[in-house]
Amino acid sequence: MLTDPATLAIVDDHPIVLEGLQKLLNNVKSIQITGCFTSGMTFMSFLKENKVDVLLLDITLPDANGIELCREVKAISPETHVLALSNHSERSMILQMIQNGATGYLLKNISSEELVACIQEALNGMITFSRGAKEIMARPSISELKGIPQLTKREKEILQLIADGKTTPDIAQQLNLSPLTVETHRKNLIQKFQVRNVAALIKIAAQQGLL
Amino acid sequence: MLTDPATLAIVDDHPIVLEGLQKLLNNVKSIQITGCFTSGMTFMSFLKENKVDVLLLDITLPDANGIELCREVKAISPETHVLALSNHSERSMILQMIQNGATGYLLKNISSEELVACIQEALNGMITFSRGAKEIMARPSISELKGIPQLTKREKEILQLIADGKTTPDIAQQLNLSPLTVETHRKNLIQKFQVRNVAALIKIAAQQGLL
DNA sequence: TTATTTCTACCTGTTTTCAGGTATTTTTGC
DNA sequence: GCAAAAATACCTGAAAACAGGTAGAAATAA
Repeated sequence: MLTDPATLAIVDDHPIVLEGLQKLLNNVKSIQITGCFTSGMTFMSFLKENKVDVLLLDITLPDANGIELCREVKAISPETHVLALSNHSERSMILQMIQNGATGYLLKNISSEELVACIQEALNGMITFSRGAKEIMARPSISELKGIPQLTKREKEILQLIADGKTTPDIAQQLNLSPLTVETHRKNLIQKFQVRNVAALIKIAAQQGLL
Repeated sequence: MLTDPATLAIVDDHPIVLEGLQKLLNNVKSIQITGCFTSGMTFMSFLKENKVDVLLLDITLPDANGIELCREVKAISPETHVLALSNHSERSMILQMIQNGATGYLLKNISSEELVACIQEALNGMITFSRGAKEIMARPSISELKGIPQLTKREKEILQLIADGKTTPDIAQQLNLSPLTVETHRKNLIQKFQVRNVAALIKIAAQQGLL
């Protein structure tokens, strides 16, 4: 099959890494490196003028954080596949990147063959992880999962409404309850989650996937 | 290599699906089906007595929702790999399942060979997706990404503190600012996100991966 | 049928949040 | 250097949230 090679850009603040990746990927015919950048800003201005099929993004940058940069990239150019390239091996970080539009996550200890395979998979429109990242994703930390208080049906219901920005009077009316009752439930929620106010409550609930 | 076959359980409220999967997987020597259940409750009591290496979990159940069930399973038995099996093809749903401890997500249109391969990958301690799920994950909805207001450094900082349950006086003290200033930032955050109160603010921020 | 949990509702008083502004001083980008 | 953006700070008053209780009715499980 003869098609145009895919365009690839790299953002990494270590010039050594940049060179290494360049050398490595230059041998791959299906990929054409069209840009290397050491900061998020310079890449963003490049992206506005040029098509980029795949971006290898080191998420630890001096000027901006990788998560936001990833989102900005996808906002401007949804068809660009962002592959995070990082030493961060926390599951939550990987999840955040994916949540913010990354097509994959590669740990920096990745082998060159694996790297090419992952880029190829991204080009085919599939999410992809390096071996190490796959293993991390399969091992959720126990603390992430437990420690979720047992909520009653009513409490879950009210939690949702609170998260939607409804006030106590709103909720009371919607559920045909006394505002005082709603207040009680709200109080119980705060107590069960051991927090001071709804802000912290909603944060935990959201992070636990309850919303 | 001769090792004990891996134990596998299935939870699905459609008996037909249950039978189909059973028949399909009975031919696979490395896998032994040790239980089939049509409700979350019955499976949970089974799990307390028996080791389960892999659980195929239909996330649309009558009695409990799959997300919570998944978390409960992992809380009791972290070594059990939960593979969600579902028709739901929303990216957010897949993400939620992963966030809640699932080792993988399989769309129900999966082929039998792929199913076996995915189970194998889960047994090897790797996250795994069916082909369709991989494609969905690589295509974040634009609406998910954009529409995030531009926040200043200070606003981000204060947003974090609010999410941690800090009150305006707390934040003012911590940042050496007037409480009135903090109030202004708080107000601007609420306005930028177009919400009524912090509850809704934190929910959106969390869902956008800003926290 | 009990025991337990859940849901309901109430009270008081304090603190915090929110809505509606205005306005000066720094930073930052061009 | 200048314009724009960001950060700072202020004011008032109303609404909502929070702390710290108590307590009866209804549903559920043992």
